[in-house]
Amino acid sequence: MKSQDPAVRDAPLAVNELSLRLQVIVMSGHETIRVLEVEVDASLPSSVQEGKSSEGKTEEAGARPEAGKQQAASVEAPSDAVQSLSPILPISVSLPQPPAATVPVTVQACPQVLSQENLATLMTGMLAQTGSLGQPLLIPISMAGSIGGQGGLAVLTLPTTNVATLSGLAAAAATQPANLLKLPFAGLQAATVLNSVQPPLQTSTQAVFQPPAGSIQPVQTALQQPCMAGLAINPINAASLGAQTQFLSSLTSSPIITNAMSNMAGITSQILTTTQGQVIGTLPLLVNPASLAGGAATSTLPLQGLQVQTVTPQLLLNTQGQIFAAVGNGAAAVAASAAVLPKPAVTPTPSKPTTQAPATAATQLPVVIAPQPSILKSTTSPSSSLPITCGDIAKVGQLTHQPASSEEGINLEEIREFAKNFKIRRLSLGLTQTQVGQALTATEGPAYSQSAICRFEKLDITPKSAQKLKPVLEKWLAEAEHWNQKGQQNLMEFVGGEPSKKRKRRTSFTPQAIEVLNSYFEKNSLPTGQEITEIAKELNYDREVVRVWFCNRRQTLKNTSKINIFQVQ
Amino acid sequence: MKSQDPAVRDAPLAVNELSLRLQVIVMSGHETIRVLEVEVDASLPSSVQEGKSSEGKTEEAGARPEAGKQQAASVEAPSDAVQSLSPILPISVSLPQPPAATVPVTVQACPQVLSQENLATLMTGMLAQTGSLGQPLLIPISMAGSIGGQGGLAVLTLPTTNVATLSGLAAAAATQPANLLKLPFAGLQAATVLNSVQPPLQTSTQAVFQPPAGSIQPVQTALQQPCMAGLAINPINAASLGAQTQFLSSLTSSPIITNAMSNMAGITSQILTTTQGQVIGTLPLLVNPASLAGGAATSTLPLQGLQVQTVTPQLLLNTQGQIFAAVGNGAAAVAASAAVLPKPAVTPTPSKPTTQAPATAATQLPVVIAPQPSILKSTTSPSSSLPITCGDIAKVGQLTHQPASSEEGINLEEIREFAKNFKIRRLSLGLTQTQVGQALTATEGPAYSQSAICRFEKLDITPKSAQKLKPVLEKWLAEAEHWNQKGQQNLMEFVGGEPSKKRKRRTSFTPQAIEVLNSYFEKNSLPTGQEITEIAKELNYDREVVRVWFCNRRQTLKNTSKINIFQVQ
DNA sequence: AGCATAAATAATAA
DNA sequence: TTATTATTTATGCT
Repeated sequence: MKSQDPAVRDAPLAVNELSLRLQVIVMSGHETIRVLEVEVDASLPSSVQEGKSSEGKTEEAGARPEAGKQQAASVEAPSDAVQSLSPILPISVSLPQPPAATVPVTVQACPQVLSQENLATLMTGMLAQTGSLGQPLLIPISMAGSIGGQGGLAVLTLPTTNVATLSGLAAAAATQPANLLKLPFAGLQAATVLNSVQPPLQTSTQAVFQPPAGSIQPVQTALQQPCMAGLAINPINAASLGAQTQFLSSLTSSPIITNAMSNMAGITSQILTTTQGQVIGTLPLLVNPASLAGGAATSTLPLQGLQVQTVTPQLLLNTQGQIFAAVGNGAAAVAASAAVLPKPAVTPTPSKPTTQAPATAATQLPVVIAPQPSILKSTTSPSSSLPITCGDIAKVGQLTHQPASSEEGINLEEIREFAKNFKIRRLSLGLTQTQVGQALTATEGPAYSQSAICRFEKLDITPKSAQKLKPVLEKWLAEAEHWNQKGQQNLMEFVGGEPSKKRKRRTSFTPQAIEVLNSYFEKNSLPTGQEITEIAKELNYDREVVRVWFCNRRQTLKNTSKINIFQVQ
Repeated sequence: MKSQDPAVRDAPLAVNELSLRLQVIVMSGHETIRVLEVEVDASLPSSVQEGKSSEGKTEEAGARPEAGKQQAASVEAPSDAVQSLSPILPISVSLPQPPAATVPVTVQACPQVLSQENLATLMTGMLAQTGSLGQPLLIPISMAGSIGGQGGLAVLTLPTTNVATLSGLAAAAATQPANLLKLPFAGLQAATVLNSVQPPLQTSTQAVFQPPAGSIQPVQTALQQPCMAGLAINPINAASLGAQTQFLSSLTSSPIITNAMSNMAGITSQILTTTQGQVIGTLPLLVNPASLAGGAATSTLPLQGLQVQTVTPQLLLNTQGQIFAAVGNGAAAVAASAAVLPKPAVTPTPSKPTTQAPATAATQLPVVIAPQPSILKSTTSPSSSLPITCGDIAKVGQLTHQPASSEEGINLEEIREFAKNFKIRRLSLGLTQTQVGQALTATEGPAYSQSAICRFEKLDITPKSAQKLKPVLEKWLAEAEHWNQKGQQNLMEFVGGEPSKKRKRRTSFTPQAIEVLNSYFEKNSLPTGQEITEIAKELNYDREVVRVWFCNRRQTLKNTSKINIFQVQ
């Protein structure tokens, strides 16, 4: 990692690129919800188009809240070197409207210098949300933005949080007319030299949501308005420090997002242009408010946030470099809202490239911006980051976990940062979770599957587990980066590893074996050690494996029997 | 407990009551989402009003599935004594429209006589569902209703799962005047004698859901219509027998349930009458097909069947006796199935006595009616119940297990009854599972968490566990009731308990501690008592815990080493 | 993204 | 000390 920075910094950047095309991927959990492509013009507002949207799956009811976990989405964008880009670009993010809920959106600008092969994308927040009957779900949208100077990458993450929490925000937002998120990015001059270590210029632009004319307010004046209050980002050679500046601002949007969307015309998107023509602009998500059945749709809904990531020019060049926006939203909430949409307004504007999807708009809900702990460190090492977080926790402060980081002796904050960093670094190396998982499985033994990596990055694991995983990942990643310096080839060789250890690989019994085991079980659910040994021999499985099988089988029987036994008819 | 029954039975019942006010509590998980108050008129359709709604909490994203747990919701409605009520009342329930999803609703009429201090409500089904962005969530709504004669209490349970889903409902409900589910109850004659032992009459009605003509249809004609088709309930002295007839039919509704509802007229319901006056009619649920965002709503939705159970009057009288309607559905399964239905044909036909399987006609899904052990005994004592269960298992037969009652010397039937009774009594005391759990944790030690209570009530535990839990709960409950008699204050005081005991809570070692322990283990796997004490002190863990750790560690080593010894790999 | 269940491991019982 | 159980984790699939 270390070496990367310098390189990047030194890399000459082409400035004054005019247009950049960004692909914004909005994710919900692991699903890609939508891909937008944004054309950005350095000086002009860009238009946003929706690329494609893939639907999320719906899930289950468990309704079991279980608090406290965060999810991060990971992206696997292969990267290619990006050459020069304009340093700072104005970006506008339009907020889609959540139909039924407000989605917290976090916008983060990550000033990261990506290595040549990089294209990094980040995901940040997640949130689950729930709505209650009585009220429309409010999914607060929060934006946290950090922007870095130099060939930084701007990442806009729109993590959503719990709806509940946010509700307050939403409400507030609703009231406010000018809802909008203005991103500070706008106004950044291309002039800013990429390489220079000079501090980044900052200009703030506005990302405004305009409410649709109709129902609710009004106006596209937003564009007019310069900035929200103030997200000004001063990019500074964060790269050198490995620090990032974060900026957060939360805004509230007017309630009806939908409307806003429909009035797409009014929406401005900000663009980033890179030499490579990479721009990431956030677009508003389109959510269709679901029309309620039978009723006048009175409900308002949520909406979602996008994440826009600005990548440093270098990054932009990457063939692979994709920018993602991750939108976290509670599935349910989102879905709910989506379902409803009555009339989608699509606001696509000019789009260029590939896919696009229409925009659907209309939402009533509040847009909340939640502050986020978004510091991206370039290095894993602690400290060094300059979290010039402009944390402001918007209305819904709850979301943020600024929580004290440690719990049970585990530095959660540290883990969070590492997880975030890990992803960035992994992506920088152009490695997929699968590759990492396979390599680690080889060197560290099972328990490092792709799933595990995914879960770690999303922090969809317990702190304890994360704590255990962290050093392993850290070490491995450092090695991988080391080899990478010696060339891609070396990296790839490194990735194709060795032995394994640790947790025993989960055994997969053949159907036949299970049949045999079951027949033995029926005869005797508690075989003696001798019997176990024989059975193991017969089936050619490890004795311990067979022993455990019986243990688990007994357990399962007990668990299931409970059900059958009581279930009366 | 014992004494209650008789008392109840003998209790004079007021018949022909004209109005009944029901409190409907919709829960999602453990949260009360909304409380509706329904006014019922014996002869006329009742109107439903929304009482109050409490919002659910939102939760978190944990997203950790953790398979296999079920949730039960409990309601904490304080109760008041309800005196006489008309035996059978028409009840109309309005279904809120789920905006984006269909919500399974279970409506149950419980003819229960509540003790003075009671007002019980129950929760039954649960289901979880999730919606994805692209698609609207489909939450099947099912209704099960049981109605009882005498001063019964009608309990409408709307188990909902995710709150998100419900939002729609609420909204819908609020807005729509007409939509509603009219329960078949209408038309029941008060005339039916409650107490009589005469065999139940049966009539079958049809519950048909008509799909709305248009995509959305309209109308509030629903109200106009008196009743759905026809659930006639003939209460009969089922009580004496303790038998219930269940009827299930599933219907599919057109996509827009709302509409469907509006076209209530067309819907037919089937009715079953029993001597005992048990009738179970299934109703079609109204589901709103969520309109897909941006699209014409093409989807149809699922629907659900209702179950109506009629309870005999006597039962109703039990102070403790509560009638439950449980809607069993595999959460997922139900939901899924529901989602599918194109156009349901309902084919109910008349059924005769006891068991019947309702006709569910066209459903693709399984509407499952879970058989229930619905005999409520007033006493905890075993036997005496006459489960004239008319179990018919609709499509989804899997659910029912009609298990023999005893196993391993454990009287399952007894436990089932107790579990049911426990819930009723708990609710009568106005206590939540959480309160009970906390109180027990205090007095009995861990192992009596809210979850444990929930599982016990749901009998989602092994018979063995239930057997162990039963006496504890029984004793505790008796005490609680004792204190309650002396006033709520006393009860609440009682609930705020003492010490704890029981199984030691599983220790969770920190990674650091494990590291230390392992290092000691490597040096000496069999430390002396002195050493153990020192290690325990150093790590600040209980000495016993450390000792056990070494025991287990040695064991583990042995087990694993055996493997190597015997097997390959 | 969930589920079914293999594996790991704390607590107990014998 | 050994055998089991009770819980918790998390893997392998789909």
